[in-house]
Amino acid sequence: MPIDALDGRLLELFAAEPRIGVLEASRRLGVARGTVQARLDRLARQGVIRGFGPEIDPAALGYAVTAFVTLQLRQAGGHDPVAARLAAVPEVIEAHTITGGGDMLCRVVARSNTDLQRVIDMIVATGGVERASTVISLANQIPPRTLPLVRAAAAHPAS
Amino acid sequence: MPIDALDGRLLELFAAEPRIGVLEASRRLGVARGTVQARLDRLARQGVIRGFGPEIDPAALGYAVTAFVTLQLRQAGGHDPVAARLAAVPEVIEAHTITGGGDMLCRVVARSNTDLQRVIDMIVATGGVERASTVISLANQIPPRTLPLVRAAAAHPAS
DNA sequence: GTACCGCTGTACACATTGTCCACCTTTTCA
DNA sequence: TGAAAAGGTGGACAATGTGTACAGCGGTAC
Repeated sequence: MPIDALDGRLLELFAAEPRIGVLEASRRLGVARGTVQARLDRLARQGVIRGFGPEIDPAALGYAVTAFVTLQLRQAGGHDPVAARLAAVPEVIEAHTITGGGDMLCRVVARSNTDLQRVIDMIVATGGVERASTVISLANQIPPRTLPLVRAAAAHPAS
Repeated sequence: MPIDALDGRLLELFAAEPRIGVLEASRRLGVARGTVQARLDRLARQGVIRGFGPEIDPAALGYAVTAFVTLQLRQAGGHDPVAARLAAVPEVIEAHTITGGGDMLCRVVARSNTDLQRVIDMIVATGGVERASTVISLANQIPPRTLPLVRAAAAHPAS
């Protein structure tokens, strides 16, 4: 059983107002400061909280275009070496190996549609990549979110 | 011109060690504390830093399976109402409208492959969704990252 | 040349952190 | 049934960091 209701409230509170600090959080939640500290430590130890790093918006950095690229790989060599080479392209924000027709799915960003062409060309030029098929994100209807999941996990005691 | 070299170092430092605080950051970077504070304020104002919320790992919450679902929608009604209904499903972590054969691309998580079936069923049952085609992530070869982008943006003065 | 902007270095009062402690309640287990 | 273990409470302490303000200084734009 990963998390309970108090963990859920704690995560929700810190997601809403990350700057508040342990003491203020304990006041808002109506528990002792030590409890909040212990919970945070545990959540971090369990890996539920991966960290408190700044969330950076690529769009604000000038990378306004997001696209998803499905790759077909040459069979020989496997996935890992290709992933390692893709990692050298800064615009490749994320990559998964996948089931289905494709072999890998990458999330990429670019400054513009013409810049996206450049990025895709770099990806296709990567050793081991056979071909790439791209879909462009027109709008981010649901921005990345994990809170609903936290609520579900907190409500739902065990699986 | 979004960010300069000092901004880049600042973001990199906070990404590596989010807990250090403004004073320690100013020591490490060899600049005045006020400068670090001013930079952070500006980056937040510009939207480059979206926030310092805790990064939550769905896998640690018991949601071990990640999948990408491409949706075909019924033409009538448009995307937004569908997105609003999808938002009610906690396991839908992200959604984009896209170019190409599909209409929307969703990132979803589930507790297991059988649980994924349940989630997909919920998505397909959503009003306006015609059909769904799913690919499962087998491995996350490149975890979500923005640092290389920050370096690129900092190095590369303007576009 | 002047005004503006950003960075520096410093100062102060205040709040928060990390860390300990003793005590209590609930759960676990022999 | 009884004892140990785990987790929460409320309090204390020193050390540190925060918010905020200030004057000075060097570039740059006009």
